Amino acid sequence: MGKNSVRKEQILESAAKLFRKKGFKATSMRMIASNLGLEAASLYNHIHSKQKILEELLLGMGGRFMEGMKEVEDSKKNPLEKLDLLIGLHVKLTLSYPEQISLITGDWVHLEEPALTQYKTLRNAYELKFKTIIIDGMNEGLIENIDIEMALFSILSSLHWLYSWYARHPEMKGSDIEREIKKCLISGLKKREENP
Amino acid sequence: MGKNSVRKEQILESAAKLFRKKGFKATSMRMIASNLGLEAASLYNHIHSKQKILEELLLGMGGRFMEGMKEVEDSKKNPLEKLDLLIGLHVKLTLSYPEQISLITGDWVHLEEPALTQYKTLRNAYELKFKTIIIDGMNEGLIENIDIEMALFSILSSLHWLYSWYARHPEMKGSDIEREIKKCLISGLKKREENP
DNA sequence: GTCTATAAGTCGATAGAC
DNA sequence: GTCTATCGACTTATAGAC
Repeated sequence: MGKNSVRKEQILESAAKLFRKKGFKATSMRMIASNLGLEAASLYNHIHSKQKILEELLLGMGGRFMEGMKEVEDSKKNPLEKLDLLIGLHVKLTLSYPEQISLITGDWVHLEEPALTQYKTLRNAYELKFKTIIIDGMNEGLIENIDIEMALFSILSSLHWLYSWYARHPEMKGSDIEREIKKCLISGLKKREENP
Repeated sequence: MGKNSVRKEQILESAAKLFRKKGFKATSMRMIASNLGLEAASLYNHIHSKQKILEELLLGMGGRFMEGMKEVEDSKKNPLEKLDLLIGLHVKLTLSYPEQISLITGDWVHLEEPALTQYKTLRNAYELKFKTIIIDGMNEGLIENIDIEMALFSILSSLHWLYSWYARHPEMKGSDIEREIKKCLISGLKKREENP
């Protein structure tokens, strides 16, 4: 980590922004270079191919999510509190890496083997850990008895699209975003009875 | 409606499936034709361009959502019941048009003017109607006091990604899907106190 | 209505001068 | 490390034979 040159970081950043706006296939090496005042050919002194840019961006995000998950697992809190921490993790990573996050929702399909399998394996492992926390919560009576796959999917799809919402509400603070999205995903929309 | 020839419907269907799997930009006219045992040039006897295929698919879905929304608005139920009906609408349209639905999450960005503005206008109008129902629910004390944009975004992102979940669980019945996703989005994951 | 042939452009990536 | 020039493959779309 951190041994990337300045130029390479600039290229990854330029690419991520364009991938987000246009998508991987609709973004050309010429566009990525043009944003940095370069010609397309110059990019190849710093990166091996367009494909490798996508791999670095996506596997980098995968690693960050797995690191965050490990911290949550080691926290020894109860499952509902762990769910709370996980939502915080997604919010934090979304605000820190908004462009890279957007690749998770769509452009990962353009990965080629073996990176594609590598990415899917990482994602499956993450989702399994997430699911385990939900199941623990049900067993302890903290979480409603809901179809587990549906609960997982429902949370993750909201969290994955948080970046597009944040792009339209840049004035909102991270802490406010975190509080409100937790209300939606954990407590639900329907009004709860006042406490007895 | 319904005045499309059989061939044209086949082309739209073939295109939708490929757009879903590969994305609009990564799908070529040759692939669309090949799935029907045709050469690419033959497609142009039935459709004007690749761009027009995307427009027909996306604006067609937009119309179906607006029709459904109108029925819900006219139903004279309370806001929480209307929310329930809207989730049912999304589930129904997802199961009926899984490929077309997938375009809503990503490939709409490849629409060109004036279709792009037309699509955005349709989507904004739909989201505004959706939001109005949530606000009514809050005013009537049926829905928790949550950031409205966040609540809207949270529900819609889960509903928009329902198709990808359904692709992995084709054995589940529509009625079961509807019941479980309503639990997630309306009641929330956190266990509620038993009724007094 | 489908075909072959092709126009006109863009793509990712490389070679080699400087 | 950046450039110009270029290759070969691929793209959407059209023209015209059948």
